[in-house]
Amino acid sequence: MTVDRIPIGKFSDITRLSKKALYCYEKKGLLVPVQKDICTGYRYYTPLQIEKGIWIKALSALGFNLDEIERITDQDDKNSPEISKMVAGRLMSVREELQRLKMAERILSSEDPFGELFKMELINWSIKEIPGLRVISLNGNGPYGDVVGRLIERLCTEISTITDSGGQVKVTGPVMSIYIGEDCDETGGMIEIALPVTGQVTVCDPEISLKTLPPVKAVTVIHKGPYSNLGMAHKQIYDYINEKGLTICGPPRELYLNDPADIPEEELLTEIQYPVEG
Amino acid sequence: MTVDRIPIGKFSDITRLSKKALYCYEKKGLLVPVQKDICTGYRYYTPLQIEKGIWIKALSALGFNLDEIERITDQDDKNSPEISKMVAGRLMSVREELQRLKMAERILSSEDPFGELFKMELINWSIKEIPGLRVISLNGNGPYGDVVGRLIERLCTEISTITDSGGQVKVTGPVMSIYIGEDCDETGGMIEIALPVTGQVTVCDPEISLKTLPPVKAVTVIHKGPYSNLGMAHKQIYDYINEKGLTICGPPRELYLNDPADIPEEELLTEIQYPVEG
DNA sequence: AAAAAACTCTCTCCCGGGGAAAACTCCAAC
DNA sequence: GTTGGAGTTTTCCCCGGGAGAGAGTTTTTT
Repeated sequence: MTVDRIPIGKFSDITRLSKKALYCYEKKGLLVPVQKDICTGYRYYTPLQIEKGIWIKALSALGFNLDEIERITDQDDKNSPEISKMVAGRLMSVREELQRLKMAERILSSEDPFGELFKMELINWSIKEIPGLRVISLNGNGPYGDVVGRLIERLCTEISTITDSGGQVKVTGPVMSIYIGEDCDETGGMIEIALPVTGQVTVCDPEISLKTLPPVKAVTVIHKGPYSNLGMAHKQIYDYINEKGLTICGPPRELYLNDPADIPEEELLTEIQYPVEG
Repeated sequence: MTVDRIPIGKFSDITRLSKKALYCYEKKGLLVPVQKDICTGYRYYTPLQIEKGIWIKALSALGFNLDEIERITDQDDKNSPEISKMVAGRLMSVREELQRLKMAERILSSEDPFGELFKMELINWSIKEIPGLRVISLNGNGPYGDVVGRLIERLCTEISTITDSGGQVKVTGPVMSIYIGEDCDETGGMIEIALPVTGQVTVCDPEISLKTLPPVKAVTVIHKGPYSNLGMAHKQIYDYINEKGLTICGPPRELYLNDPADIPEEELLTEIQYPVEG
């Protein structure tokens, strides 16, 4: 008495799977209509297939991909270790997604979403592998505002004399500073300014040395705005790292991505790197 | 002193946008490298483009699509009504996503995820437009277990006599029951059994009538398992509808998707429909 | 200066469908 | 029996990239 030959539209209504999805599942062999009219190509499903359809629908609502869904529906023993592993994996991804979305919700519902977004772009923190860098560098100590500028200037004059003298020397990255002092705070401390280079470098200035910074894994964040705000940014990153249970394993670095001579303060970009264990 | 001609790899490192994404943004005109070597095709970016890259990254982390991102980054006034509308829309979608993911998390982290999933498949509730249905129907009153079976049998014999008599009559859907009594509870009540038909139907049995059920909008859920569990399912749906603030505007229906004669109790599928206003 | 390493180019296929077009088929009513 | 409307078929392009191939370039080292 029940209908035994369900065309795709009705089947789609019942299972709430779109026709498109059904075509797709057929192509993958996941849910193949029992009968397909040879001349017209019409597909016909049976009531027995409804349950599988619902399984597919439910599992994909949980975020499994079609491959996983196939493995789950094929297996009778839903407690097999393979399936448990898949469930555990899915749970992890779902939790990560939740984190991300909660963050997004917080930002979107704040007074000034874009301000919030850019004030400190912690949302897009990430852990990068940073290769070893061959640099020329120079140490200094004092209040950052004063000392950094002077050191950078010295490095620049040095590098221009080197390049002028005809060697195959090249600058390969932006100027960076490294906070090597134990006692660095917002005001000042021991600092190293470095400039990545390649080629046969011969330094003249006796205080400038050629060295290779060790490769590290680091949490990196890009900061936009005047250098005077960097202190706040460091605090936030520091707290964030601790909160995440990571361990800092080296002095933090700053990369000055654009040039304060060309660009208004508000537009300055600085990449902050905190080496962490991993 | 900073590098002014950034090849794609370095640019990708800095902005944490993948090369693939960068190719894609270029094709869409969203972020086009300032320079492209005509013979080699190599792309070069400038430090000025880093900020835009970061905007794109941040906005897409919030879930905006590339089209929206383009509109946002093009517009200087981040408080324009257009942008506020986009933010509001995004916030809504994010909240919906959050709902879904929380549900998924609850299920995946439960003892028996798949049992939980299928015991009552409320996750996949949906609101359907149900067209008007021409049916033959029959009323009855009493404990469901008894009365439904008998009524269905009567309908079936009737329909077979009609079809046997040669008319162009066809059954176009599964048997359904409609709980028309005010006082329906788990045990029994006034009930109508209906069978969708087409063609020139002439009923013999005087208690059987030919009528058209009104088209409705309904919350629908598919239940798997013995009919004796349907009562619980109804309760849950009822609560769910009230929780969502919807208003029930007609008697609930059940569609018996497969045949208890063919199939073990545990596999029976029933679609429950609650008409709601909308 | 030559060789090696690292980088980049374009191309195609994949995910899981959504949307639309053009042609065909079915079915219910007249 | 005819016919109109609803249903179905295929094909193609879209999202926002990820993965990988094969060939060409640039950079770095020796």
